[in-house]
Amino acid sequence: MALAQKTFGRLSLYRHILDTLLAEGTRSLFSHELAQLAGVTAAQVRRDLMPARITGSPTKGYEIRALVHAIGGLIDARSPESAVLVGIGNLGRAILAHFHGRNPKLSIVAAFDDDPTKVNRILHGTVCYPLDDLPTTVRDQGIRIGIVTVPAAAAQTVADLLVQSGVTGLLNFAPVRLQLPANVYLEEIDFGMSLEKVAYYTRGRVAKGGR
Amino acid sequence: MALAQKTFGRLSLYRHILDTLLAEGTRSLFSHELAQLAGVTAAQVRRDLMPARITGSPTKGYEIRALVHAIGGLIDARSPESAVLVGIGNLGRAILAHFHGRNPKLSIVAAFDDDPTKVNRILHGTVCYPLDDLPTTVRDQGIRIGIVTVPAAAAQTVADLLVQSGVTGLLNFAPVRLQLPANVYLEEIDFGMSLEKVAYYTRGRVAKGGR
DNA sequence: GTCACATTGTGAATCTGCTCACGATATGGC
DNA sequence: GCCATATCGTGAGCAGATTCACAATGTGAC
Repeated sequence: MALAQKTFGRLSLYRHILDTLLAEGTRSLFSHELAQLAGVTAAQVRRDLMPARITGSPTKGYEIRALVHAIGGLIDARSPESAVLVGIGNLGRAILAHFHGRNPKLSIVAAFDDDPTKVNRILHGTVCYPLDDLPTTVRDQGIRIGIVTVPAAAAQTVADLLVQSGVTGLLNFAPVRLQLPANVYLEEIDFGMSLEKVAYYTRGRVAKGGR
Repeated sequence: MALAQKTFGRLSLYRHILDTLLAEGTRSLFSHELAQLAGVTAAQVRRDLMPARITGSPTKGYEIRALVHAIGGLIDARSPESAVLVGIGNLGRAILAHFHGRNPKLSIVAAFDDDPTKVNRILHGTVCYPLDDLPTTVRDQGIRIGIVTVPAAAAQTVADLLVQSGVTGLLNFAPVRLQLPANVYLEEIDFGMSLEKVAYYTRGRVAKGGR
């Protein structure tokens, strides 16, 4: 029933690529073209699209508009969803800016910080509140998604607060492994690990003429 | 010979957790304890540690200091490595702050931007230069790792510039799929996709009493 | 010194996801 | 209208990663 995480990630990527192509005026493409743009194989693309139950033509490929719509049907919510962000530092601001006005189905509706100088204003279209207001805001608006961009030391406390307030999905940027109840979905992004990975797999590669 | 990407990611995570434990004064632990903290199974931990050729005791578990050292031997470079960052926006600044003084073996040594008001100063210990200086700096210092935090529209151009200057590993934060020669290692972090993923897997979860 | 015990290290089985390869199919050329 | 062609949709096979399960091991209790 539910999509595998890897499949989901690729579908989201395909849609993003297809949106860009649509904006450029392209109307249709073949599986191998999308594959090339996404960095996967053509067979992978076709397999990923199976649950979308969309069908392409051997001579024209897939109609992009239909494809985007079908992918949306698989991965989007029926009704718009809201998220909150906690931690209005550089990273928090970058994320607010990034998402502002980007996706009407999924938006950040409030930001929180315990620093009084950072709150009670609007940043990139998002209202900023003191941290104390978090529980009531989240509860009253029935918000289910939280984004954690506070320093490592505060992350577990903030995550607990979010979960107690009713959040069941978290996106954590703090470099700590959060311990959460099993009913909460957790996605972690760790810059440090990513950079170490790049460093590791970069070693031994040859610049220029390598293949 | 080379570690699988998934194994690498977990080893990096284990080390981070173990570093934290060491700082708290813990000296040894069992595979199931590390597993719990990392969110994986005990068998997974033991299997991941096989290439480290470290051996634990049935009664004491693993000696943490030795473990950290052994993992370092697997994933760290022999000599210190340097990276450069391009795009001094909120995200770029957040990343500079994040890495400043964190890892002596892997540091960001220069940042670039094409906005003249952002350069010729030091930010979180990193010197900021105009974009025009990038090729010579990267070439002269033999830098192999680049971090891209520019807007989507500029990302491909910046990536090409980095690769031409000799970089063979990229960490890309811009929401575009970069097209690069096969000899360049590419790691992409896409906030939009991550948030969509959280939203998707959060749906249908029940707050509170769930298990 | 011996026993009981909990944990380690790892071969084997399992599971998940990816690729292969091929019959089915839609279209343009003649 | 029919043929040649390139791509689609998907069952089957394959590869890589995870879990299982158990013999080997080291230590503390007595």
